[in-house]
Amino acid sequence: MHVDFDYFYAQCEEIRRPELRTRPVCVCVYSGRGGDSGAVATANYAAREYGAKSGMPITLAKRSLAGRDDAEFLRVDFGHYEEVSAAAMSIIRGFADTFEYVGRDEAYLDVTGRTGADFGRASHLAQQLKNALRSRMQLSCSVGVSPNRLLSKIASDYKKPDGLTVVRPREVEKFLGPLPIRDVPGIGGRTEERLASEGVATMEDLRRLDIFRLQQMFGRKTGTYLHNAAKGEDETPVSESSSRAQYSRLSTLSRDSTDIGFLRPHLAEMCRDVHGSAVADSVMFRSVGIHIIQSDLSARTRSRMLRAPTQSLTELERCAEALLEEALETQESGIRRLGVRVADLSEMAGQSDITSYF
DNA sequence: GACTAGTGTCGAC
DNA sequence: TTACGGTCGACACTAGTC
Repeated sequence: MHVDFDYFYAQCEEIRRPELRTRPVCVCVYSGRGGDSGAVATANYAAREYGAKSGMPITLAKRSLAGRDDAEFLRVDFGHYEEVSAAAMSIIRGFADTFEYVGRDEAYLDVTGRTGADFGRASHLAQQLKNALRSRMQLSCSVGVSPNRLLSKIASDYKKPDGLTVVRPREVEKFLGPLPIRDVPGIGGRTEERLASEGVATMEDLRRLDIFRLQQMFGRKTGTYLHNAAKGEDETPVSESSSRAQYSRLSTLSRDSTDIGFLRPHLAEMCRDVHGSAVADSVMFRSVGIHIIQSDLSARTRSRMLRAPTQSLTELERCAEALLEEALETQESGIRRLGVRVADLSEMAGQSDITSYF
């Protein structure tokens, strides 16, 4: 089973301010460059009717909603959404044999045991879960029930908002066939384009494409994944989430620049931030990287492995700065956004969680 | 050929 | 007419080493 909260951030705002329910709402990430520079994180359905959607520049969303003087453009409040999410997740957890947290607004549940693999009972359980979230938190969600993770994910997205879609094993081919390939998680704009050049638009088309051709086009793993997805096959089990593999910070600069004097303090601040997160989780890192988004929004990255895992802020700063200086030697356009990342994580000796031994 | 490191791309939310 | 966030994961590709 896959549970997905509808237009989550905007719904959180509606819950705490019910008068917003009938009005277009866009929850925005402002870049700090002043004015309306930034992007929409989530829009409610009233706003979507006018074309506003997540990922869209705020200025463009405002233009789409120019005709609605009751439209609200709110700044994201991640702390609040985190609280709502935690409360909702603790309710959902009670409905699962195994619960897997995916992000603030979605989760997978294995309910095979408690339903005896009966889809009628699973469907009933999903409805109970929806009712519980609705009555206890006024939260609406969409749920997909199917034989595996992939199909459940596609199914939860099939009918939104407030949807419940059940795909029984014998219905898989009929359900999947007519769907556009874009509905498959992992297929974005680029992959869609490349498959279109092979005459593939729907899942049924994808099913007809040879696995060797897919592997030739996308590599071994991705090719195999697409081949299986077309048949609705996925054997990945639902499992309690594993720990993170990286920590990163990325921020938009107040102006584009290639001046190390201007960039250095920003880099240092992000290093301190990333370092703080790693320390809080008692992990050491061995890989340090920087991320540069240029004026034209294209990206560059530089990374380096340290000699040994560390938790030293000085070492992190020194390495990040060296990477930045290196990158600047060949940097032709201005830098718009700058980021720092640490990866190749290991737990601090003696502080690891006992569960990690199993 | 197996492995590691580094870079870049794509995608989800 | 243009416009544009932040965090994370997966993996392809290439080069170097053994």
